[in-house]
Amino acid sequence: MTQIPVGRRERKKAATRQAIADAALRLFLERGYDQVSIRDIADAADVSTTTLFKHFTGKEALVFDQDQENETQLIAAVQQRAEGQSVLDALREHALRAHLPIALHPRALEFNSLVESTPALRDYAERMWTRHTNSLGTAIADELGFERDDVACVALARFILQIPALARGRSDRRAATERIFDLITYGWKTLEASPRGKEASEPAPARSASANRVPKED
Amino acid sequence: MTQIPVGRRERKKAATRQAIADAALRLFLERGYDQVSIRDIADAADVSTTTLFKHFTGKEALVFDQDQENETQLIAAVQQRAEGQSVLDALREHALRAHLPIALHPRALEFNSLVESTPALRDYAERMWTRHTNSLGTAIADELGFERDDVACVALARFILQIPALARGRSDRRAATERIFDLITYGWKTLEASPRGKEASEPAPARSASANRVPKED
DNA sequence: CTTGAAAAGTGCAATGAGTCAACTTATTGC
DNA sequence: GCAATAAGTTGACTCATTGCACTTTTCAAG
Repeated sequence: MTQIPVGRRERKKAATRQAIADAALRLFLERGYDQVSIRDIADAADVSTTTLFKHFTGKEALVFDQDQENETQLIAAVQQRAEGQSVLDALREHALRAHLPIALHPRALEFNSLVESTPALRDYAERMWTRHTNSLGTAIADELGFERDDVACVALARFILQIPALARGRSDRRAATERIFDLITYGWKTLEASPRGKEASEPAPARSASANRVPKED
Repeated sequence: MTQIPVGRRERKKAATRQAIADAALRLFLERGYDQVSIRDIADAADVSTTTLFKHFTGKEALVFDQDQENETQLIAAVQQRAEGQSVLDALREHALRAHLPIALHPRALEFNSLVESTPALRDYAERMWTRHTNSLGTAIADELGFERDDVACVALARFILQIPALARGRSDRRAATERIFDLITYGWKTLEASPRGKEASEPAPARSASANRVPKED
């Protein structure tokens, strides 16, 4: 997770950064994103606005702190996948394991509704994911021996990174995620031919083909 | 194109709107997006900044005038497709017919480089497309008898709307577009099995390659 | 323990986007 | 012709974000 801050300097820096982020999140949840100004946050964290902007690139970035982690985890999921597991299945597993459970944490629920109810944050969250398109794309290409900038690999990466945005707001995120992965894996043609898979609360009924799926753990 | 302005009032309104858009584009191309302020544009169009904001929602919107057209054309391509043509093929054809040729127009070339070299405009253009996700998704669902909010239909719509962004900056946009459509239509599994782009040094790792590629007309 | 250079932080002013409220002017429908 | 209405204006305002000059803190080398 968060790295060990070695010197006092770095510790203090991390502390103020955290103080700012905490104050921001607290105020946003209390009053709503648009009803909180940068100055409010800076005051609450007892720093100047200039300092605030030395730690965060903009107002939206205050909400999404750990951006880099997601990318590294994603790449790792591709590169360090189990023997014989396809890249796509690895990513599917990663999505199901890493993102969905977190979204059920009570702390994350109010956070989610904040993001969903604020257009600026929705957009930012989306860009956060799509920003990783190229790195994920080349990671996939490298892994499979495609050209590094093969359009298909980049497109695949992009599609996968759209899943959070697409699953957001669905009643059953897991089913939605699975269904979209199926679409990506087997194509629209296959999916169109198979019976309607509603994203009900039940486990998906008849799915098209079934790959070497890894059994879910609890 | 632009509809018939009926009264004198509406004609004048359209005229000022056009004057603003023209001034904006001209200045942006001359000096670059960030080097032009709203005030500059308003002055050049001989209106006040408040008037400008009554016509356009923001600075980026000055560049992309005809937003609504794209959506209606897209929906129309789905609904009024030729007998027996699949929805996906109709969209493929629409993409190849409508967007690619335009992008070669000399007037559109400098416009494109403006957009590509300005992050704010790149982002805006992307959101412009993805904003149509739901309407295209439900149009597809309606057309095929799926549930209106079926995740797969929405995802399909979203993926297709990503194509402009993905093809942008490619040397051969047409080929890129076709390849991405193939990915969406037949799925990653099929595409992975068929060597299409140049392959690199390594052969693909252990992966059952039962390629059953569907023939496609060139 | 001193010192001096980075780093971290501050204060303040400026810019630029976007909004608001009160007002003027032109167009339209009757 | 006249009143309702929409377009446009003016100027002040908020807010995010940046730049600059300045002070404080930390660190490491002597």
